[in-house]
Amino acid sequence: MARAGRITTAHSSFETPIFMPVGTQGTVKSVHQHELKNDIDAPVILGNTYHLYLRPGTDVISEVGGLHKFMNWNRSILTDSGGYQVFSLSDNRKLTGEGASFRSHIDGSKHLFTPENVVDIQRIIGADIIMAFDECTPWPCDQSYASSSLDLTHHWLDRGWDHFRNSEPKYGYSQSFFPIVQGSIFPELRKISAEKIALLGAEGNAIGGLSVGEPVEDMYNMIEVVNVILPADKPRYLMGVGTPVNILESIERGVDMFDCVMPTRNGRNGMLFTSNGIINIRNRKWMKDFSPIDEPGHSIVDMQYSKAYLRHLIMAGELLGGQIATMHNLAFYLWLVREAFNQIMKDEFMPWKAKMVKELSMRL
RNA sequence: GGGGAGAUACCAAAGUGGCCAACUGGGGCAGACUGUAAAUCUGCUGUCGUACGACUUCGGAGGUUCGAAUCCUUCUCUCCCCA
Repeated sequence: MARAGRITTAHSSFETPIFMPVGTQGTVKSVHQHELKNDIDAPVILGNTYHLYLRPGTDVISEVGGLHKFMNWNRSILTDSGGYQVFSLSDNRKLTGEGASFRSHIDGSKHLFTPENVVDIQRIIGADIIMAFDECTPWPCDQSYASSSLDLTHHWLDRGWDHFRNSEPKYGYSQSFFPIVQGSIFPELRKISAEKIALLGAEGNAIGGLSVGEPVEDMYNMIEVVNVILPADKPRYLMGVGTPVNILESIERGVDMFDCVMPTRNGRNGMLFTSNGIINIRNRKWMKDFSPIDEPGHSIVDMQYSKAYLRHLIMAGELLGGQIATMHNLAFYLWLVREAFNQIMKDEFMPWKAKMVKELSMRL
């Protein structure tokens, strides 16, 4: 069931449901922190442990006093643990009881991530929310693989959780630790995982291993299975999701936090999400459409530039094109979750959502 | 006036007797993208057809050959060098 809430960290306080732009390498690609704050008004963004550990490295981030200072971002940061890279860079890694040994995609050098040192790295980064080190299970996978993968993730979770509680923040403000439910698309496994995680009493809980290629219905089913178990008084974070429709469907099922590369990456590739539907701005039909990118518009770019101009920029490979598209998409995503909050507060979420889902999936 | 090089699809450019409806790049058209190795990747791009395929193409005209973008004749045009 859809809920509205509030999360407060050392760096910001914000209402949920919330969408968190992905800023893997200490930047939300193509937008300034200034725009992220003043135009898009994102209260929290992501960083990535794997990428920041490899480059610029923990010595740099440690010396400057954390990622907030390094990138000049004084709102919240959540760091992914590198569990997703265990999945997406799987050709370069090996999983052991100890952790994940892997080769850098940058220079081939060998490294080992353990549930403990991944917490340490996130302490150094200074993330407001630290994610547990997990294996993001690939899809498809059979139940026996999913089961042993889950055992590994749980084993890592126990160690990471212990280490988190026995270590101190480096910069004088508190950090939270979110465990991650896995179990692929098997309800029994998801249940086991959610029950284990509910018992930890963490400040928030995440659902991982979804939107990796499985049918959306499976994803929604898993969310339902898990959310009856995860504590109702703690935020629930669905990792890596998703399309605007995915987000509304998940909010309906009791999810509070989201992140996804879609608004940024797809935006750079010419895909715009609007309240009227999805636009591929590269399509010829926009060539002479001089109407605003999106009316009424949730970002300053929406009313200031036309579809035809944005199409021209993207077609010409101009950097400003990716920038405008990203700003539009992020502002739209943030508007969407803000509006979801408003509708929940008015107790009108369900009819609003039904109407939105219809429009959001249109191809314009 | 003399000498030389060349004309290939939207553009550039390979191909110099059959494996050519024609390499490759660009451009164009469309698609993909879900805790970012992505401002990336994929497909199509003569006509008709879903496809097997059929048909018309390599400056124009004619010829040689079983077979020509490729060889010959001729015409037109372009570029370079010397005067």
